[in-house]
Amino acid sequence: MPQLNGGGGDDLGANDEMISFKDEGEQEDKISENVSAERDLDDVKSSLVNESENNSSSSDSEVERRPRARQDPESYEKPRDYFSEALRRQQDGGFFKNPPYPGYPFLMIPDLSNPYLSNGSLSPGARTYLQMKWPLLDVPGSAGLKDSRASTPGHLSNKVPVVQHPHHVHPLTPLITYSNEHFSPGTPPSHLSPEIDPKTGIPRTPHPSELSPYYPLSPGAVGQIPHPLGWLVPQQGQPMYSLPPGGFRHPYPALAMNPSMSSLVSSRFSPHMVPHHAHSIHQTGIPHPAIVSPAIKQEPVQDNISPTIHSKSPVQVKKEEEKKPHIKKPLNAFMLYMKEMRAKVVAECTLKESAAINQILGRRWHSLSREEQAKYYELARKERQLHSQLYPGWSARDNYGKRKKRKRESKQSSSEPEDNFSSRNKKQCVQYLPPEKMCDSPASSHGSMLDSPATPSAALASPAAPAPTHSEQAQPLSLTTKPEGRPQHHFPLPGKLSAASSSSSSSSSSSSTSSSTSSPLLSRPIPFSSLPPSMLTTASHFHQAALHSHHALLQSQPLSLVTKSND
DNA sequence: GTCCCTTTGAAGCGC
DNA sequence: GCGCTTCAAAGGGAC
Repeated sequence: MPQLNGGGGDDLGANDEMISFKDEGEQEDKISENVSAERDLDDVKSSLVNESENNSSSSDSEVERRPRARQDPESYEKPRDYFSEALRRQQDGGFFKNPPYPGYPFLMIPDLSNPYLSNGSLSPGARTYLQMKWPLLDVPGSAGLKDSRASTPGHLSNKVPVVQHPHHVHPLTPLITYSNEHFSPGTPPSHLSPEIDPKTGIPRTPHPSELSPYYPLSPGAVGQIPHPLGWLVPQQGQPMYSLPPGGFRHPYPALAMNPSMSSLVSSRFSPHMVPHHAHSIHQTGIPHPAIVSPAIKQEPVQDNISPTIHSKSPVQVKKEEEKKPHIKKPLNAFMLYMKEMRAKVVAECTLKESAAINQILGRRWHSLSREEQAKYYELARKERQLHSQLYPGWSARDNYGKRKKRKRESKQSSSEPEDNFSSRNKKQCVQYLPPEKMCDSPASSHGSMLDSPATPSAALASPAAPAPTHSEQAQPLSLTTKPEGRPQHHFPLPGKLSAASSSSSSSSSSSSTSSSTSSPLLSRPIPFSSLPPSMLTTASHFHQAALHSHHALLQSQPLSLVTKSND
């Protein structure tokens, strides 16, 4: 869902924060949004299950869809109530003032009373937060909170067979992980699930070598680095995780002193990457989950580096690897959201193709409320902070060329005339979601977001933004036909976005070159922290009005559908 | 076995 | 400053 871009200027987008435009009316709106999101999923489900149904009659399906979508709003509202309650509490204390993210109960509900075992190991209770369910998830009551712990390790990622055990997977674990590639689907090997006895299913005291990747913490290291998530540090000032007997192998040893942080830094940390290898050790000496072992990541270049195979001596190889560790980029807000929600989407529908799931996630992302998105933006910002602190010299440029070399080459060719496109490059724009379904979303990704007149968010995102951008009018079908291999996104930087959106942006800047002009530009949140209260009030008023427009536009979606199908 | 697809966002580079 | 490119996650599908 796009954010307001109230012409705040570049600095507004710089902080990756958003204004909390929350008001009483938003609850209703959020419910509506989530019903819509639920509808999206239903659509996808039905469309995929019943393949023959596709495209028969967009208008008809649209008519059918709306009532169907409201069939069971309760199922979505329940968790939403929970979430709303958290939101309300959050607002009482100011936005992001308190440690908790309302949507991150694990941040608030660590068992601070007894988070540790006597030996310093993390007690099962302390891990509770890791396995708690995301409130947005359709958890039947709160029963799943602790039950899930017993059955599933909290660090299991969304690669877990979520379809089979969707409610046992903590969505936040993938949310804030630097790498969960270690999480094997299906029954994880015992060494990958150190917390649960594979036989008894009872949490067990992990072997130091097993535990350490998750919550090791050096007491001495605590506080050495300014905590980027200091606002999340428990009031007690007590580190959430103590140093395991084996010492640390935590990716962020100095920073993993609270649940959020620990989750943030540890869950992306793969046991595979547990610094058995020198190349997993950052130059600072701090192992980091973002440092990917070539053996794991299978990078094209380094993949062949193997002391046993290579003629080079292991020492040389080591040196080489130490020279160029692959430090992953910090995840952005959407990536964090994806990691969290993927499991849910996969669990809720039969979809398995990530491309399709990502489309859904993209739509859901836009349908998120600003507060919800704000969580992820904030989390992403913290992660970037953390990343930058751990790797001051690291640049995103460092990873250029380390991934998908071929693709890049083909991309170079893609800059040439289309005739030179390889068949593979031409294979694009697989429409995973039926056109009418795509439009169904309040603000679907890419195409729908920018092209669909039904994208209310785009129109309402900025007071100055004209309702339909030129691209919306000119390319109502861009979703189904993408001109280039990867035309989507290319969103301006936050600052640019704000500037662009504040001055009827999409008509001029974003549409000039790329057909993938997108109003996702408008989806950038306004850093709420940078706005004065008065502005917030004004923005809130606007937001309310915008929400009305939003709903109005939603009602008008069938029209846009007809238009699209006619095209 | 490798790459593509798909999503959004961040960062870097070139003009 | 703007536009474009690359990468981040994920996993089924295509080749």
